[in-house]
Amino acid sequence: MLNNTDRTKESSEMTQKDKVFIGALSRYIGREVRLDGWLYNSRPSGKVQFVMLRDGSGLCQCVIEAGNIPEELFEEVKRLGQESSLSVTGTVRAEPRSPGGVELAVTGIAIHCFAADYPITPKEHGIDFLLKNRHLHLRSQRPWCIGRIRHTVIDAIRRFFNDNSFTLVDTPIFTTIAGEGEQTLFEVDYFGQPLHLAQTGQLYLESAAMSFGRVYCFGPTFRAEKSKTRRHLTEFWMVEPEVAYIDLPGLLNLAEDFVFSIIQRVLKDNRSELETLGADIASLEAIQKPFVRLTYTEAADILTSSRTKEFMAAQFEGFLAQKKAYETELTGIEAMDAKGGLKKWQQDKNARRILEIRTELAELEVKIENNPKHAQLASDFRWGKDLGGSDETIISLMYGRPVFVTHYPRAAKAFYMKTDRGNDRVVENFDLLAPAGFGEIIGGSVREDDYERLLARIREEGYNPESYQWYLDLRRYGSVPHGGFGLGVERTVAWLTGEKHIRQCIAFPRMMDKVYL
RNA sequence: UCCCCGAUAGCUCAAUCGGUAGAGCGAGCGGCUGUUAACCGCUAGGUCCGAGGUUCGAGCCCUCGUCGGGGAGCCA
Repeated sequence: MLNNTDRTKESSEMTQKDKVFIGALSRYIGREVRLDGWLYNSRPSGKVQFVMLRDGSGLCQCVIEAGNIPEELFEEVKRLGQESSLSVTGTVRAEPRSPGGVELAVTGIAIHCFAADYPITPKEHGIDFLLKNRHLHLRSQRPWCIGRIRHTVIDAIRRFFNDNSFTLVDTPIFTTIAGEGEQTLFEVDYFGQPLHLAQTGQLYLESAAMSFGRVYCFGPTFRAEKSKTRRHLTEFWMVEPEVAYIDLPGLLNLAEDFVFSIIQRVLKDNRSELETLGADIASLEAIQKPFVRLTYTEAADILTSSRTKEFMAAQFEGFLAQKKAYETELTGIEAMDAKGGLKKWQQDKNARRILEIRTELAELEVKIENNPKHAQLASDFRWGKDLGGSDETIISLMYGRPVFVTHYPRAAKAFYMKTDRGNDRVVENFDLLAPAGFGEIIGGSVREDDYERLLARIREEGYNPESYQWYLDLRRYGSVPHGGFGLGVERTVAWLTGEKHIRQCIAFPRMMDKVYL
């Protein structure tokens, strides 16, 4: 074992080699480089060791042959635990047998920290365990891929607005007025004054839009909703553009261009991450403008139509067929196991597959159980109700593209939305439903710009007009048609990555009844 | 708030009818010069979530509790 002085000496020699990030390695074939990283996995094989090194930009297979480094060090590396930190030097070479097509022929190694008993192994783990170890779990492949895609999404968001003459305005987190319903506010004691955490920057943003014309805010949003579902967090990130002099069709076009630009950027920058995650790349590529545009009334008609009834029935049959297929496979595997004579690796493979099938079957059971309920909810749908989660899922599954739903009943929506002047039962709003049941990723509207109407709506909701004085002012001094929308970052990332649960789409999730780290 | 499911080795899970607690991974030791969640051999590792009850006997049955997962309602 090297003592610390030796290690320091060796490290300083190593720092003279050019440090390269794994993500850029293919440009250094034939060159001698240094990688700094962590041991992801290792496969010692007699006189050759294959060490998977992770450096934050990617994974690289490092091949260590006995004789190329001191024997003592070679033996030491064999005993390195997962997530030990080390620097390696060597020559980059193309190698088809290596995952990624490139590998490092190692000539030198410096060990920085021996890690032992790393809790997250390269096998399956339960979600509770992983979230308890979220500080380490972030190093694993799946969270890493999702984190990279989230980064691209956020960059694409900023790029889109900055390139389209929007001005960034940071709205406050401590707020004095509600935007989305006062029962879901987190209250904080602000030196004795009760304030609450922002549910939206919108009201402030409307003020700023009258100064800059086109503005956006981007930050965390807090909602104390009692929602324990895979689509909900109590703290999530939302980007909200707000535009002066715009109507509903203009907003839809803006949202469409915006979402489309995000998809294109992720497809361009994160193809390998999408592949690793098993995301539905073909479906993302197939998305073209224009998206589907439905009014709420049309959506309601669709839900209660025979077409939906048939759709749900066909879906039900599909689930049953799928279930049967899984059960047949399961029986087959069990018969194979019972017959005996299998190699150990075959038994392992079967055991893994059985686990997979059981998980799938459990999910199918839930779907089979829910399908008739959802079908019933849809066929019982009455004009005036808000669209439920299952209704949104049905609509989005019936089209392969994102779907806009516009003109919701006024009574089901927030006070600030503009009443349709041609039909005062509805407002000029819209939701954007992501395909494949990933739900609502955007909610937006044209804002009520008439002072008297807005005041009446505030009173109708039972809010105190005093608190909304400054907001009402915007309708007294140069009111114009304006509007905007909010896009939920985690829901968008969940959709693009195919991740079923939104809690995997943020580094440190805050859920209704559980905060881990 | 309501409904369903679960808790067994560090992790993921088995355990037939209520009858001696099991496997894989991980850990340790040994083997292997091209591995792909490598493979092969050996070793160690258990308060079966907690409390009570039924029984000759409980991981398994009953009651209560704790924690976790999924779903409903509500929402981005």
